[in-house]
Amino acid sequence: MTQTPTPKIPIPCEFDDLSNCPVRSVLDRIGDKWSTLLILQLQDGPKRFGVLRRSLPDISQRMLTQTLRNLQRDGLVDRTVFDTVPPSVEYSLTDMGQSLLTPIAGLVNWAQVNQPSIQDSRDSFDHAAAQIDGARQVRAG
Amino acid sequence: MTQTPTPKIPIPCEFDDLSNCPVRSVLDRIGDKWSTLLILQLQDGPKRFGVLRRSLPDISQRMLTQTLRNLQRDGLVDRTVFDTVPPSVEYSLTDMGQSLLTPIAGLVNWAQVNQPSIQDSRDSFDHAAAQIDGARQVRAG
DNA sequence: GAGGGTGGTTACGTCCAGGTAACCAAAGGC
DNA sequence: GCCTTTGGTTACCTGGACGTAACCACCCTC
Repeated sequence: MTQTPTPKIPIPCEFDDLSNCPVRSVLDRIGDKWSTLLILQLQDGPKRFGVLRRSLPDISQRMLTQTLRNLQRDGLVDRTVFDTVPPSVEYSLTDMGQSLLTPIAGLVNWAQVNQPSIQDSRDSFDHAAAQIDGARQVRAG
Repeated sequence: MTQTPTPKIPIPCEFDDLSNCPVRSVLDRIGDKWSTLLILQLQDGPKRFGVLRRSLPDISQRMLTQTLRNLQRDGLVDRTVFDTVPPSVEYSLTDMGQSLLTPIAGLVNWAQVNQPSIQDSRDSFDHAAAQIDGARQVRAG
């Protein structure tokens, strides 16, 4: 009943070289603060630097530049400079970037479906922890 | 041709409260150093603390405890204490934890498929950057 | 009574992701 | 001459993730 319905995932890297594990490098990008949000912002077409900045009011200019550079370096995002004045720059997903949308969608969907359960679990865990902590206070006092 | 084949992913959170965005909380867990590896270690059955530690030689005891606690708090992992002596503790995936294997598998698979392209892209990006940097050195010198 | 094997916790130090703010060039408006 | 807008870069600082090492209780064996 609680048997895994998923085919076994091979452990993606040897542990003696987890520093250059390919899966880790992807997870690191997915896991950083802004990459995923930027990829989602670009999913329906190219956007200019300023538009992205205004779409994500909390991102600093520095992090926007840096995150876009990393995505470009990984080949997930294209950067096009238009020779206007002042110069305008457009960012868009590459084909590989587009293809990353599928697994991201799986994750986003899972997160949205399970978010209530996770929240419940956290609440009851914290509640139980507080109980135990209270008991310890009593014993110590 | 380069049109997105994926149905549009709704932006998963409002940006005025990205601190308690459900998707972010999942990505933070996925993105941390050990959670994913532990989930993969547990995919084919319960394992004891010591077994997990020996499976991941690079993890410190502190991080193993901490990561397992977080996974337990989120309801992804069950912790069972056996009243033997010395006490032994077994960790296993909950049903929700099992269900997370599917999106993780998507990501792992994507990473493995695209890893060569990413590496190529990084190499040529870094090569180009070195070129530009070299040119700047010449101008400055 | 010293040492080993359970599964932890705690104090402490380090390192880096990320935020803040100042600065840049070029051209246009006034 | 000064301010604005474009898309950056740079120096500096902080918070938190993570690692290291010591310590704990428990009971066993030797």
